[in-house]
Amino acid sequence: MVTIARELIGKVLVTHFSGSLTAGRIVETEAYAGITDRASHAWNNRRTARTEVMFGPPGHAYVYLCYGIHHLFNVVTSRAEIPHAVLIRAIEPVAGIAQMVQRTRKTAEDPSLTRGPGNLSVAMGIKTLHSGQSLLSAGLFIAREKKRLPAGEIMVGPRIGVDYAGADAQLPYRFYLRNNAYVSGVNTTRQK
DNA sequence: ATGCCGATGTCCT
DNA sequence: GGACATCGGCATC
Repeated sequence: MVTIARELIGKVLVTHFSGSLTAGRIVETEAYAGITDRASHAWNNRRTARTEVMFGPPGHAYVYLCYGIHHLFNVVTSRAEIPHAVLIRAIEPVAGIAQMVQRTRKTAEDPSLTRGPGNLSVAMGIKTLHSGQSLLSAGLFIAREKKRLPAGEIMVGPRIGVDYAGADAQLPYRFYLRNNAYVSGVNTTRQK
């Protein structure tokens, strides 16, 4: 699932809800390693109505509510009973920017539009009701990007906001594009 | 540039 | 009752 987190960088996430098409290139992801990963909702084989989607087949969306406010979008990456997932943390808008601005109630486009998992879900119209939906469906899918990424552009580091996970917080499970304005977290607020 | 805070669903103790 | 895969605003250095 770590491999998949890296491979998702540069691919294009597309939503097409109620006639509104929005798309963005994935620029930041994090891998969550299921029952052995303290940072995962599925740690220690925790199964609830919410996490059950992760125990299902791959290629489906796992969307959950964080802090009661933010809808965070994940891709289930392994076969049934293996609850691995990849959190999509940031995208770079490709299509439907006017729609994204409208959904986020901003007045103009700026990098905060799709920077961070909570923000990108608002911009893309992704909600918890999409949890369990196949990523092969017409309204929600991930497309291959035509052009290859230049070598050396993908950076690796520890995940954001998982300090409580002990040693697992140090795992190099976060991937992001170098010098991309839409990447969230520390070291990214500068760079203009 | 850094830090605190509030909003608040779901799950755990 | 508390913790949590967040964010933006406001206060303070």
